[in-house]
Amino acid sequence: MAKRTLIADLLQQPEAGGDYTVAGWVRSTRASGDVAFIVLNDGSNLSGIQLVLERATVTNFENHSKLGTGTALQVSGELVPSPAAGQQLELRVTALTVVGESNPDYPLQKKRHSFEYLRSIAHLRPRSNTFGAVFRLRSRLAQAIHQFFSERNFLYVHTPIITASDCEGAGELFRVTTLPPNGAPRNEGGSIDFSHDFFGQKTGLTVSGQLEGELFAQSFGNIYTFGPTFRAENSNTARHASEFWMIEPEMAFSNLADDADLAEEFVRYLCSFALEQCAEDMTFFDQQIEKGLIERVHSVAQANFARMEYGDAITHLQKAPVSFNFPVEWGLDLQTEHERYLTEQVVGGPVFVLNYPKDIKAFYMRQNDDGRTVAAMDLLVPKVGEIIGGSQREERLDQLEQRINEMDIPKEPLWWYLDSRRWGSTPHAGFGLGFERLIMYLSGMENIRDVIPFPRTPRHAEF
RNA sequence: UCCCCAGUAGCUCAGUCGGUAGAGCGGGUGACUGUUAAUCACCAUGUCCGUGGUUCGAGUCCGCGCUGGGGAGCCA
Repeated sequence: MAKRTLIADLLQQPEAGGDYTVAGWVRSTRASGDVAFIVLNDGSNLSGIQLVLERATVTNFENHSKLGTGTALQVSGELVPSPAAGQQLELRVTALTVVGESNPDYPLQKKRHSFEYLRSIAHLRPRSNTFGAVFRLRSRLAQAIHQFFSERNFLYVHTPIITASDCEGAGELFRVTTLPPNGAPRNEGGSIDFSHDFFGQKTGLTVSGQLEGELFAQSFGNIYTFGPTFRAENSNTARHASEFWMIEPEMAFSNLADDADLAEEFVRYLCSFALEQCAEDMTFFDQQIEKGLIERVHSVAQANFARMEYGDAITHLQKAPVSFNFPVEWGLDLQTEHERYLTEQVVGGPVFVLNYPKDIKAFYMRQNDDGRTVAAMDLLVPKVGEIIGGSQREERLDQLEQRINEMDIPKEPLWWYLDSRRWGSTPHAGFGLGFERLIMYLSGMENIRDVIPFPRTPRHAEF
């Protein structure tokens, strides 16, 4: 097909003039006497471009002035200044080809639809304004994440998706098996004998790449993972999906303070990136999705993140002149309502809460000298609460084994993880960030199902 | 998994006291010399989520089920 110019690039032209070919899908058609206007969008930007069809210069004007929403078109014409308000430039069409027809059954009309309805047509919703903006932002952010770590010489490691370890206990595993649903080989006790399974053992989809990431940090220093993660939890909320993407950096020769420094730099970098590189889409979110979004993201990009000990956070909450639904007491985990109070009311901006009681945190977190806390951190931000969770890892073999025993975790499957503490063990730290939650935070979108192209949630794996 | 709410035209919704369905948008036809998810006129559109019940009569009341949404837990 003829070489086409992306509409986003076309509108970057410093001045009108010149002939161009563009191709995309019709968003709306407005006909008026001898002139018709078509808004054409090719996904490269939010606004698309206005095509002008004049009866005198376009063949088959009668039909072309009635093209329905969703029609795929390729058009050629001259880039001219627009005499009307609403756009600087427009394309005066000289040739038009209908590449793919549409019809009135097209489920996306030129009107506002509910997100629930659009979710039911996830194969078509990227052609809408909101989802076009969301998925452009998602793509740019993914690249920005790689850029951030690449600029700092972090090694990008692909940790396995199929795993035999459920060490973190981060959630229910999706089973991976080739055994027949009925008639799987059994042990004497009646349980399934996984030694006959494809991998010769019980396997599932990964719930985190962290443990493998730690191994690579012990070779390359600074590393990160960025890939899909799976949890078979029956969570029915706007913040959970069964399949989501996670970013997990890990740094050798580093402690909890270094970890928080990296997390702060990372979040501020991504906020600035979105504002600068996705300006048109961010303006759309600010106007249509969440009023004040740009100001909120801007303030985070500028802020120095506060740091607060868990114990101090508890004191703040106990002194709070509001009543919470959940109890506040040293030793209990913070609920969303507590997290939001801390970041929104106490601090008025992003805050790290540091050094949590060891009994509410994972086995691999480094035990502090006080004997009752571990070097864990959560980054809390206004509106959503926790956005990042991380820790300094326990690098001392004795303490790690002791904790594994205390928590009644099977040690044998972790032999390789423990080996990393046997030879050349180093203090190291890292964190995890859910990619979808980042997109929600930067776009103002409130449902995780609306920031991932084809969401997988309990009872849903369509498309 | 628990609690709450909802399901009516293609979409967004209204529907009073239980009396047999109605707006906008979208669609069709036409008008209009530059529109901005145009405007104006006319036209068409229904398994009222399913199922059982109460009733002379159910979109409306009740039971059960299904689906969706919100909140919580778990967490990222």
